[in-house]
Amino acid sequence: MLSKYQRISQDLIDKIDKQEIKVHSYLPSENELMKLYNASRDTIRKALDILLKNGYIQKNKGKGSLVLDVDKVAFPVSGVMSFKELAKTINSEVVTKVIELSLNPVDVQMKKELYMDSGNYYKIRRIRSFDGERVILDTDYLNANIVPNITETIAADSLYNYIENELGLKISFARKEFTVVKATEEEKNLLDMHEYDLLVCVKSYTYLEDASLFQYTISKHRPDKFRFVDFARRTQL
Amino acid sequence: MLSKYQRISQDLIDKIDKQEIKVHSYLPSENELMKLYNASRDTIRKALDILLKNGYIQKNKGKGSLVLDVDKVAFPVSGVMSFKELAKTINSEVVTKVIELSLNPVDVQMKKELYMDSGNYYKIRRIRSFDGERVILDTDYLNANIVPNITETIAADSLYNYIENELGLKISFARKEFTVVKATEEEKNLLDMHEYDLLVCVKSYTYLEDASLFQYTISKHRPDKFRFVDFARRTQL
DNA sequence: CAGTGGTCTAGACCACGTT
DNA sequence: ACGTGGTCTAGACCACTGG
Repeated sequence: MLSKYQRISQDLIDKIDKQEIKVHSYLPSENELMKLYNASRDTIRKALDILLKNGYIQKNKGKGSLVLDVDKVAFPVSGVMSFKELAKTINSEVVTKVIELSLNPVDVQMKKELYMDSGNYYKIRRIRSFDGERVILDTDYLNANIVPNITETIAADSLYNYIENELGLKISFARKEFTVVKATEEEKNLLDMHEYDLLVCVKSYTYLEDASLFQYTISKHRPDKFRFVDFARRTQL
Repeated sequence: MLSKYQRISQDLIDKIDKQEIKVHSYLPSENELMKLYNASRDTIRKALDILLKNGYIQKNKGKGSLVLDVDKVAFPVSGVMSFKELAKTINSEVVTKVIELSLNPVDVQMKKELYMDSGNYYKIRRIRSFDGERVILDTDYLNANIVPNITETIAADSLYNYIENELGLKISFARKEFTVVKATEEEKNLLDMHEYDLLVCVKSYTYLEDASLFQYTISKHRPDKFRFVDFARRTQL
């Protein structure tokens, strides 16, 4: 059950995506939206905040909310999204191959990365292929106390789907770091590197709603297949 | 003049940064904060929203607002920030050298990139050096109708400072795209590339409050000197 | 001047977690 | 049972934009 302001924002986003509301035009004013959706001003403003945060509109005092030209292809790459969710937004055939799935007792490194005291962690390595070319190598470390019973089928399908829908856990936020590193010999063998010898390295730490860290991922991308798009507002922190 | 909720959020962030409020502890409840700051619940919630967006806290129903361990070094890299603002957060000597500053009439490409119909645009090329090594090449295109009278002194100092403080314009949001590209021969000569032949390419489009596009920038970084950190919340868009 | 979004208040009910 | 954050309402005043 979505809340009222979420339903309103969803409705507005749908209308913008379907171009029922045109880019470069102004949305109905907050007053009009109150009547249209039978909601209070605050609820309308919460709905508009979602559009604002996601780059759909830009508000102007005294004028209104201008609909921006969202680059739909580029957009979903931002935020916390699983590989499978991303893949849907791309028009190529995507294949995942699991090359390692092991359950290990905590060691010094995982104590540090996952803040685990005891128990086991899963290590999963997966190769992602686009149109037959092996271009991404993902290495996942998961706290097995939080995410138990991972099978190769789950790993090949979607970890996020398993975590959110099967286990009922809520993924909340992630920290990511992007750097460029030299490929190791092993990586050169696992991926179709052609003439490249660098890899774009995305390290991410993913957290649940209660702020517990459950996943640490190193995702390495062949440079020519890497693209990340960001929408950022200037903040006065 | 900052608004009340901005002052409250600023005060809370200061206290977290100074560790007067400890990481992994809970903030006072919204009810208590209302009394502490003599504000309504809504105002408190707006203040907490800023902390939430920036990864300072994580809220839990029935429990409270948990203070997260913000990676202070990494953080400021996200968002819309000028090079000079970023440089302050780094502990190395940073030098900017302007190698081109020209005013040109609009041509086909800039019509497309900056959506300009008429008038002139500035082209600025700058080399950024860290500790004596030339590692970044920035190429800026600015709408001269919006940002006039750019001098070499301004370009060498801070464009954003000139735009916001001298011209009084409000920078609002930006779209950025990260890719990796091959370095051209010219780029290899302008930068200290060592053995590298790839560059991390960050294209950004920067907009003012009225959603007018005024700047298009291509920033190319030597791979080993590139690092981008992102904090993202999972959204149900 | 009227209309817009920005801020702030006071009150209400709910779902949730802890006790 | 109680306190927490999540949602929603109704009303108020302000600063800004436009005619």
